[in-house]
Amino acid sequence: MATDRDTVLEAAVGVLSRRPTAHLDEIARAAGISRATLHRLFPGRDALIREVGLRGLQRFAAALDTAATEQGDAQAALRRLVDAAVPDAMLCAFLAGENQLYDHADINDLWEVQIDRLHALFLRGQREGVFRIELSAAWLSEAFFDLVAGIGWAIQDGRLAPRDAAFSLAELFLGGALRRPEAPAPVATPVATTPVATTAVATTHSTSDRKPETDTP
Amino acid sequence: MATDRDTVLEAAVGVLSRRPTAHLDEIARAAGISRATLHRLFPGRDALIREVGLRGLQRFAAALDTAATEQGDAQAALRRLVDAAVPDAMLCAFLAGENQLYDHADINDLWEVQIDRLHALFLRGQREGVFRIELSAAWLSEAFFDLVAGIGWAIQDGRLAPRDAAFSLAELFLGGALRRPEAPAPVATPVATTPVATTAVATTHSTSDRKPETDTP
DNA sequence: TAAAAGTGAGACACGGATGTCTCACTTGCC
DNA sequence: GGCAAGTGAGACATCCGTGTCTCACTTTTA
Repeated sequence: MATDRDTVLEAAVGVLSRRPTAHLDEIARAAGISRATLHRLFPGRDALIREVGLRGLQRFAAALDTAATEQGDAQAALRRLVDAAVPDAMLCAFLAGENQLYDHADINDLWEVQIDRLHALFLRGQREGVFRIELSAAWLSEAFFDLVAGIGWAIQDGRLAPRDAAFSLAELFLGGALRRPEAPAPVATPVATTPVATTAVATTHSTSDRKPETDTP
Repeated sequence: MATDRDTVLEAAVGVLSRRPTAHLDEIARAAGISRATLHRLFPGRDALIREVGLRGLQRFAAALDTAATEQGDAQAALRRLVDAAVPDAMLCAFLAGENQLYDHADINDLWEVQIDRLHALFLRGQREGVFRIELSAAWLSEAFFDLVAGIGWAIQDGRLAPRDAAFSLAELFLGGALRRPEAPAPVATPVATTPVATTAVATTHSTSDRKPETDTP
């Protein structure tokens, strides 16, 4: 049992990230304390949720800080961010599921600041020719955060080994976000090192090949 | 106003995908009907949520069907799936935020069936040499669904143009998931077509470079 | 026109989670 | 040992969302 506020918050994240509507009894039980003690530590449910959200945002802000995302090569910066953010992926998963649930203006402001920092990183990377410009920086930001949250969910549900998390996130995301010097047309280039049974279906041309006409940078 | 069950469900998705704890008043208002009529159409909140979830799973299953994911080249199959799933991205966003909230066994079963189909597609693609084997099929499935959900959120919040959705999803995901014939070492290869101010930070080697030692296929 | 069906607004009771309190118990300190 | 502090368990009261009902009004249909 831990009457520590931090330890209780940690336990609360574990419960709330997978079930945001969990009752206080459940959270207290997960923390190994009674509901009375939980109420002694946090004035109420609202305050608890708020502190969990605040903690998540602070951690993500700290990850952006330690990654120094505004310095150096954008790809290296993003890799540093992956390493810094993955340990708090569960917190990000909570934020992703709860980001619209806040009435508190300060939380929303802090949230937007972090998203803006992420956006700035991608915009800089696009300007420097590191990230693809066909994908908007806004979408890259959204997708990156969603994948961090996905890492958190996958780890929590045992579908992904924690040791593989940073690699899986960085490889998948960077593979799609990085501008590739060779192969400027990535569409419809099947690899086919193994014989592929091309049946009758593979003929219709997908609308996902179409590039958007307007873009930001 | 629409007393149509389908139209009301549509409106409910719009509200619930961004705020799963929305009250019935809010859902009714979003649908343009009164709470009384909402109760006449659906026995209760539980039934409404259940029907929304069922609708989402059925739509996703239909997307897998129309994409014929078990036929033809895996990459083409995934592109077809993108095209088929993107119109229902908001429904997927709801499912992503609510997938652990169901007590109903049939919903959970249906959910697992679809995830298994997705998993099978990636496994097949890996066997055929189309998808990267360094990323587990489970992670690819998770990431794909999370990105579909992210598409839904981004569109709903106006951060992504609906016309760009399919392209953005396909390019980002396939870029990271496809096995690339050339460039077998994707790490630490900065492009640098524009002069990059490499300051003091870019030295430490990221743990996200490390490949996992154990993998499935 | 008149009957029938459907809808919206409001009132009301119920249930469950929350918030608050008390009290017995344990732990740590003098 | 005795005191102080902290905790757990339980018993309440309260609040809020939900479910149900009624009634007036509108729209449709015969």
